[in-house]
Amino acid sequence: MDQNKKLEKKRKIIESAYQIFKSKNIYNTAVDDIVKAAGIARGTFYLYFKDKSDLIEQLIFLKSAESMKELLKKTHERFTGSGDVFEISRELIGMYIDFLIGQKEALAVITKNISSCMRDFPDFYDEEAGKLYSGILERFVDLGFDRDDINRKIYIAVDMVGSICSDAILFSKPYSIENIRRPLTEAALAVITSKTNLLPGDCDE
Amino acid sequence: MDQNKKLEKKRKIIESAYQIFKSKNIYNTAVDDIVKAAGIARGTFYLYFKDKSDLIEQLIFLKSAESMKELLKKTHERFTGSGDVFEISRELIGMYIDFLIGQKEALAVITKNISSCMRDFPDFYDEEAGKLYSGILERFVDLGFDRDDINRKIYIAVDMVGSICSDAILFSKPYSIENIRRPLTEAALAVITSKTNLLPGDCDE
Amino acid sequence: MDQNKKLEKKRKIIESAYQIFKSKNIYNTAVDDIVKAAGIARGTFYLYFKDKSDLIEQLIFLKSAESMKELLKKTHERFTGSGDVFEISRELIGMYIDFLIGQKEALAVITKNISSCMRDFPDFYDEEAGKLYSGILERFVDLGFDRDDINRKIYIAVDMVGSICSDAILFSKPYSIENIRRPLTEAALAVITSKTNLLPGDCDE
Amino acid sequence: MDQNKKLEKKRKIIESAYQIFKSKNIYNTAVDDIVKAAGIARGTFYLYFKDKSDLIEQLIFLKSAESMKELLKKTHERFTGSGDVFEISRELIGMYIDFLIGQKEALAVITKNISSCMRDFPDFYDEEAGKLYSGILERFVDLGFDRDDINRKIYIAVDMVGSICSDAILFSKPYSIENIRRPLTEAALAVITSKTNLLPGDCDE
DNA sequence: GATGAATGAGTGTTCATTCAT
DNA sequence: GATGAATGAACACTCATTCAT
Repeated sequence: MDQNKKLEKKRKIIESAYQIFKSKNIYNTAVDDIVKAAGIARGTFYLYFKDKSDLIEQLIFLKSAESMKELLKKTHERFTGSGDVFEISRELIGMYIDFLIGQKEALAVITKNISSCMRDFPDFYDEEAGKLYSGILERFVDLGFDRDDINRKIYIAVDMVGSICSDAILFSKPYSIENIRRPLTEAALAVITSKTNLLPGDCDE
Repeated sequence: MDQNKKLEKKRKIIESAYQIFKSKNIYNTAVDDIVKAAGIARGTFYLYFKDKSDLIEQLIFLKSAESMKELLKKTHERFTGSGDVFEISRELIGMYIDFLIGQKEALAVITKNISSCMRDFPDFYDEEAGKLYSGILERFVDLGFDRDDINRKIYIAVDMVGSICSDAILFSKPYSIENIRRPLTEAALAVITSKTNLLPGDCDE
Repeated sequence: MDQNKKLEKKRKIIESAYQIFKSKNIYNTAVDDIVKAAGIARGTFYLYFKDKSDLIEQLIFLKSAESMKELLKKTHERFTGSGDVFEISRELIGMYIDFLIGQKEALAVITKNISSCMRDFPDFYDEEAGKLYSGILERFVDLGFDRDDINRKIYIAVDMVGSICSDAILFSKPYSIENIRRPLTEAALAVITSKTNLLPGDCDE
Repeated sequence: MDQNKKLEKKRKIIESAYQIFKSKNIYNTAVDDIVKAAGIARGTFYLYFKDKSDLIEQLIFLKSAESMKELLKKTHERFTGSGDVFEISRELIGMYIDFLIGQKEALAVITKNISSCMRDFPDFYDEEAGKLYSGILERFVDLGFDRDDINRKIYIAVDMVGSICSDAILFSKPYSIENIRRPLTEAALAVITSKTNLLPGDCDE
């Protein structure tokens, strides 16, 4: 079986697992449930994944990355046009929050791991997403932001909004999404627009 | 058995469980391990907790609350004195991060749930902690911050620093704690000092 | 504590257990459920019963005996009057079946053990019931039935009707009570009116 | 694995369980005991039975049916020949009682459930047994018995003899099998030879 | 006599993983 | 590559019984 077919099948299994994870807690989902949904035999699962946690890890990364890429696509055109970067940022944060609200199901799966796709940041899992992100980054650099600094700030803001929204959207704890939306937007904006004088020691790249 | 003794024993079991959770993943810890560590019989466990998840829930809340209270105590004296609130805030954030670094073990247990004690925010699990927090809050109110707004901002900042530090301290992903510390401090400061004009609809209190 | 009080308390526990057994399967009922219902402490239970099976045994015997006594009372007046013993028997069988239908709840508890009170037959658990039974017996003896034989026949008939009715009333298997009622009545009548020439070896009394 | 092999294995497990049930009370037998006896792994058990009670249910039905079939075979030749049906019936009842005495072990397992194979009566669990039974039935119909009536009477008699013999053979309570044998035979004969005028409402078939 | 906290053996059931086909 | 029957360690939880107070 060539590599492509293998990858495709892997994706198919992940997708099946994801459908189940949306309705059942990950830890209450058995490999058996997954293989049944994927229409494959139990043993076949282990031809594609080392074990169950291997699947989970890959699934969360992939789904987080897909969400992020989708968001990048959506926000891209706002950034390619002209306009005040801060105003645009505010809009983007709004789009991000709306996006998360629309992804309630996905959020339940990747809870508080929305930023896990940034683990190996700033390399995204595919070229296209990487380019989209770079485009946005460049806008900030053009405005005089330090590339490393803005990189970190975006990561912080993305993680923060994801984490707070998870609790707000899924549990309304301690605030409902409506209640936290405005201060969260301001907070995210404040994070992004704050500047840090990074010292040499702050970078290991 | 009077209520106090019962509570005390419950705490003892939680403490034993906590010791194990620090060395083993929660989900790899069997009830059996816990009762052995607590020096009680298996059945006794179920006299004090409905089931395993009941213990976990209570443990995370308690440990998160204890950590927060400890932090509040530590930071309290800086706040009771005089000085620029923003400068003090910066210091506090530093203390918070240092605190988390010092709590690496605890962090592994309550991962990303550091703010779970704020779930029922702004009521803390005990009066003393509540008072400490109120004192800090008052300082901001005196400076003209809206009470509801600053409440939310602190929650956002606490959750944010906790979440970012978890990944940084435990996994150095995507940045090591040294690498992210400064921008994170600036970000937290920016969050706290940003002001939102809360509209009536933003509050349900 | 005098013997009477002790017996009374024992009865109270049995009664509480019985109430639960009517709604829950005996084997799914814990001693805990029983003591809670009886309003006593766990340990107290063991002051009155050797163990759980001791209770069950006594309960089934008692409830079966109580049912039987109640039935004997109900049927007694028909027997004290005059009339054709066979016609009366047919009536009594009808009363027995109606009685079982009315005891659906009890039946579920003492399933197929309705005749267990006759285990130590023909001695009943109390004098009154014993006398009632003797009165009926005498009528048959007067008609020329052998006392030992009619004793056995009644036992057989009682057990038979009880067993068949259990299945019919509780499960409608293989026949509903309406469907089996008439043939069962005839069968019971046939059993009672049949005569056996008991040989000396047939008795060990 | 083809369906036949699967069924065979199921039967093997039931057989192993049956061997244990004969020496230990069903409710004191753990799944563990069964799988050890069957020489299979614990998990394998659950591949063939939903749970423990699933096994018990199937076992009792099967054993009851097997016993009944064996009896039908034994009695068959007496019925295919000529002779007075009542005399033959008496003989058959005797054979049935002897059969139960010889099945003491089985009786302990299927206590008072000897007629459970007749739950879905008059369909037996296999064709052969069904045919044997039909043959006997026909003899009665030829003699002018109503088919529905004699069906019910046989069921009543079978259940009655089974129930009384269980107590007599296993516990000698309230009578030993020797003591109850003759009156029981007469009773069973009386049941079978009694005729009921079934009314339309007595049947739902 | 009464209590109820403590016990711990026992049990049914799950499920990730393997491996012969 | 694919299968799915078999595995058996692991686990959460129950519950009859005891015993110190």
